[in-house]
Amino acid sequence: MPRKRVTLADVARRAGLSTTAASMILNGRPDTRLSKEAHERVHAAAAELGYRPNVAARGLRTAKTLTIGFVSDTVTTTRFAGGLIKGALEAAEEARHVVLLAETGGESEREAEAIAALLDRQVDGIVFATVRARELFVPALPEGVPAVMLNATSSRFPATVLPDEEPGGRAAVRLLVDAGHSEGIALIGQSDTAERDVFRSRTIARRVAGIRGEMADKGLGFVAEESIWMWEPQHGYDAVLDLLRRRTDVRALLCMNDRLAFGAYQAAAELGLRVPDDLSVVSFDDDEVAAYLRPGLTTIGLPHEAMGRRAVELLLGREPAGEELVPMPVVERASIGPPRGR
Amino acid sequence: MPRKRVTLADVARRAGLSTTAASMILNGRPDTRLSKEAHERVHAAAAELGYRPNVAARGLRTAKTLTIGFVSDTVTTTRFAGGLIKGALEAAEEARHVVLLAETGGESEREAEAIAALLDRQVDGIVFATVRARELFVPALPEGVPAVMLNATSSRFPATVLPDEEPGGRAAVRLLVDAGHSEGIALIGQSDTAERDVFRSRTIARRVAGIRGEMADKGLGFVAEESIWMWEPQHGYDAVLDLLRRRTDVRALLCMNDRLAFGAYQAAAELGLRVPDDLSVVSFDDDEVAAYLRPGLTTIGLPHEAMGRRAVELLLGREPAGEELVPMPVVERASIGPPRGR
DNA sequence: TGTCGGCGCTAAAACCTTTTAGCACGACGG
DNA sequence: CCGTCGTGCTAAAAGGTTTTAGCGCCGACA
Repeated sequence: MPRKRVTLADVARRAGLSTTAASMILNGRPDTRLSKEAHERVHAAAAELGYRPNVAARGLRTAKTLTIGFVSDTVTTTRFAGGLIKGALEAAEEARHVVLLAETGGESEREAEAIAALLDRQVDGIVFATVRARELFVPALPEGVPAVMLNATSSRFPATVLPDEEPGGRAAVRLLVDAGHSEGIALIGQSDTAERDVFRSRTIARRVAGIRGEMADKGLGFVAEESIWMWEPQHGYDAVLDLLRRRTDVRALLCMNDRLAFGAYQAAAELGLRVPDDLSVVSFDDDEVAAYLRPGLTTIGLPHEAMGRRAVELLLGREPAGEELVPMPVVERASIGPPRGR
Repeated sequence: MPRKRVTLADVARRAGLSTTAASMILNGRPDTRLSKEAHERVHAAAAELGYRPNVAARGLRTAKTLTIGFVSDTVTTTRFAGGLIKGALEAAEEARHVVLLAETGGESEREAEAIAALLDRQVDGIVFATVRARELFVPALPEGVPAVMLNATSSRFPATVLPDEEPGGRAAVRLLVDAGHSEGIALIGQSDTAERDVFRSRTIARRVAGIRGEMADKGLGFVAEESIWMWEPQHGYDAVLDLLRRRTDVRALLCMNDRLAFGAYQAAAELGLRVPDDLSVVSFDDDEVAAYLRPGLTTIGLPHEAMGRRAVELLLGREPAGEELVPMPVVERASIGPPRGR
């Protein structure tokens, strides 16, 4: 490796031209009238010396750093944020951008710190992501710095990328109906009567609306609705175990997420019920565990990677901002079967 | 938000001093002999204007950007990298640094691209991480740019952070022995006879050495060793199901990772065996699923977060480089019990 | 009497790039 | 012969910071 980084001046010197000329040629400015051979000499010199422009110096002049900031509340819990980040990273890479990562842990003080740190580095834009879709209060940014919300919303920034939950909810119901279920379907994790007027999140509300809408369209109703606050396996286990002991007419479970479904599997096993023979299960997220379960869990996936990608495309593109809904994929595995007596 | 960013010149002007003076005062240079009141005026002006130094411009002069690069092969598979990144992020934040993330997917071409992109942004150092600990071929970096390997090794860079696998392996064995197991212990995922001379990774080799060392010290041997290539639930399930059908004297499973243990749980359930009454299980990683299983899986954790943190501390500190081993925590849950007949 | 160092500060260079303004020169139209 | 235009290129400024070199004055010291 060279001792010193080679600079534009080095290239220009070697080509026998001014740095201005070298700059213009390397940046392919259209209106210039430098000679053919000047072009050749500069390109040759740059190649021979292995010249790479200093992005920091360029940024100083142009106020563009080819760098975007990604601030999320949590990067680690589950691998949710991982998918968002991966998609963002890929889209950024394609646009020859690079991403600065910052984590806030949900604390607004750290968030302010993080934003300032990013701004100090002259980022070209910022995407704000949350792991559980929610309204985020984001301080104003200096003008000229665009922002897009990822799996979150903000009154300040209209550009938003969210999963398209309503059709997702409908799809889940349809999977059960198409398999022949019409009675004995229980909803796990959400109960309108128990949670009336409680705010979970905008996206969850839409998911529920989709589910109820599709049930209504088919003229169906749930045989039971279990309200669960924390959507973790333990609570899914408790609630489903209780439910299945109380009622013997439950044939299918519509779980609000995969971790609840995970607990439901455990409860079913406890009672000697087989999935999907005795009990069909469908849920949401396409979490890592969904593939590990046996039989594999059929689920409506959260399209994290696509969302992350879309967010930076929106940030970098000059499209008018708005709410963008990314379709949720149906991931069919083996947890749904035809209804059977028990 | 202000229309234009306030610059050092603005502060100096308002304080009635030169930018030089303002710079010296704000940076707290020790040898300077500017007056007390000059200090006050400058600090007051900076505070009133909300001045923040332009890190890019400063970096141009000082060749320090308070930015470090984090290049990993995969950011998303499992949430492994997530822990590494989180630790790194926290340590960086404490040192007022910020991290530039790049992903290579393991392809050396993308890696070279990523490194160049980071270097173009004048990062102060780079940490190279892999998800599965392995030797990484890293191209030379320009001098003055330090690097540390995280969960990976490189012949070029001696600074390395790895989990301390040998004691980890010993601890796993000790957990079983302390619970009273001496016979009927099976090793799942690794078989020396089947995999002689096969290279998995440096860390896995040490884990195995620890396991065998401790077994030998206690005068014990495995009742069976199942070689498994892909450490995924499906394969754990297949191997353990087969094993438990073949032999009825297996009382404890030492699994090479939590996903294999997950499969083992499923196999045990299939055969009507209860964990830990009929079968004790211990494994490695403290993966997310370990807490979801019932009973909770006792496991030797991979200290990802501490490793990530240590890596940037090493990168930023001026300590002499070497191999640093981070202790693996014993995470006791409920999957180990006293041996019992079957 | 000459020199030296301390004082409190500043002008200018340096970092690397892009952008603006313009130079010298020849050709060409009127 | 004068003005204009096109050609191929460069000097210099700009962007925001840090660093180096030094200025003008005064008191102390040899």
